[in-house]
Amino acid sequence: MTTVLIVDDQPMQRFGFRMLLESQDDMTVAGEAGNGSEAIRMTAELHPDVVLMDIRMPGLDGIEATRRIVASGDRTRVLILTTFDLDEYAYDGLRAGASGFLIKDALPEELLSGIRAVASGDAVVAPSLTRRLLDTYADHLPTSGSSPADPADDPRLASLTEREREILTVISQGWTNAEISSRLHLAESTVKTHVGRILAKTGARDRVQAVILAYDTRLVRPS
Amino acid sequence: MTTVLIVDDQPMQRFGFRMLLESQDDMTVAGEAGNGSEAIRMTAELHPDVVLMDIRMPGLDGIEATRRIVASGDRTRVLILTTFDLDEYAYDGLRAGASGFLIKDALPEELLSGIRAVASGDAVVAPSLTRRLLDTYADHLPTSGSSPADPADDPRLASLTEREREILTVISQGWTNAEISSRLHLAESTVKTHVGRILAKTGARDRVQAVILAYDTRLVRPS
DNA sequence: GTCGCCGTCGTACCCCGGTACTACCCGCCA
DNA sequence: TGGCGGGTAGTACCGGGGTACGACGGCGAC
Repeated sequence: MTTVLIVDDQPMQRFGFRMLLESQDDMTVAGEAGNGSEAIRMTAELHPDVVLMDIRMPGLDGIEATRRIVASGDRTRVLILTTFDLDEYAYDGLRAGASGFLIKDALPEELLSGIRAVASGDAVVAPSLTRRLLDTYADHLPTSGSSPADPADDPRLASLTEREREILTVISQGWTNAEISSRLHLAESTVKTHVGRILAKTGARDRVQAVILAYDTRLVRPS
Repeated sequence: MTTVLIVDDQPMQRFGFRMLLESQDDMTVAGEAGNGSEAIRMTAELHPDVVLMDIRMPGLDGIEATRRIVASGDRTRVLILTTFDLDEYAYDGLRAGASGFLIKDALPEELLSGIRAVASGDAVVAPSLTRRLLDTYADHLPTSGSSPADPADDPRLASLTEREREILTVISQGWTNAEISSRLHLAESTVKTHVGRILAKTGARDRVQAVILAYDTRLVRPS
């Protein structure tokens, strides 16, 4: 069950969100706040999974509230929701640590799937903003083609097959065996076989040591 | 009416996409291609609004096909769809000029709304990748100009005590709970208490994700 | 042809890791 | 004086991870 705190200064807006969320059987509204200060206090008290945060509010605004909630170290994720997609606050919100940025005229299903994504640790950005972000940063994305040393050439990984290196990569992204099996369309027993062979070949004792090896060989890199 | 070209080497996969798209009254399938070369040729001929592009294909792969389609100057947008949300594919695809990157296990509604967003000139990125993009680039968004933060004060570790950071460090060196207890002269139950608190505070699901976080925050570095 | 490697899948078993709770001691401070 | 955060420790439970098997189809090398 995903718990959501609704933060908006307009009661009618909050009501609409509450109706939408309560209509879902995997979500529940933990509470409502009308400004940033209330949002911070209620988050500390209720520990909701997701805070649905409006930006423009009297008193403490949504950006600053987001910053403090994120800095609190709580597991709560903040999803910013605003009326204007050209809002100059979008970048500020993301920089403040928000897990997402959506526009209020999004379809209800889009909002719901956004909340679910954020609750599970992922992030969402409104398509119109994504376009601008990509236009700005596409040229600066990390390149995989021109990396100097090929991890495959590292003697510690040399005996791994291509498939095994793939498995090790996703292990190093924190996936469980069950997740690997489902996302790669394999049986869990197959995943376990791969993992076992990776450990045997590399000398790692468990998947934690395998992850460390993946970093050391630059098979994966810190983000 | 949005016209879509389906590019995938697996006929059954194409069939599934076709069924889904044709069930929508604002979309139609312009054609199907089984590899990158076909995709380029058919795009030049049919001028679809959106190309649904698989990455892994025999012959010319989806990345290179995307690059050429975008370079052709056509108005066609490319939405990359893959089973694998590995970073290198994603970055390459976006750098090649794709308007989006989704994972095949996305919900049908998510795929459809992604196609509509791309057709209208916006862009979409899978939530799991968006999270990583934000983690990487949030500090470099416009109007930032902030200095590189002190790794020890990373917000994701801010709530950890000194002792907990110490425990996280040795976890990230591959030690088991038993080894930590013996080498630090603690009871194993104490170690478990620390580990549990670290996971709760950081939001990591297990020690593997905690290790990844330790690398990402530069608490530890690849050797 | 057949041998071996690779990728896939299955069963059975055991142990470590993680959770949930409680508990005690210490230093700090309002 | 009491409360609070931090570090330590214990018990009990259970699920996932890792091990040890065996098995089979595809495929390239010899």
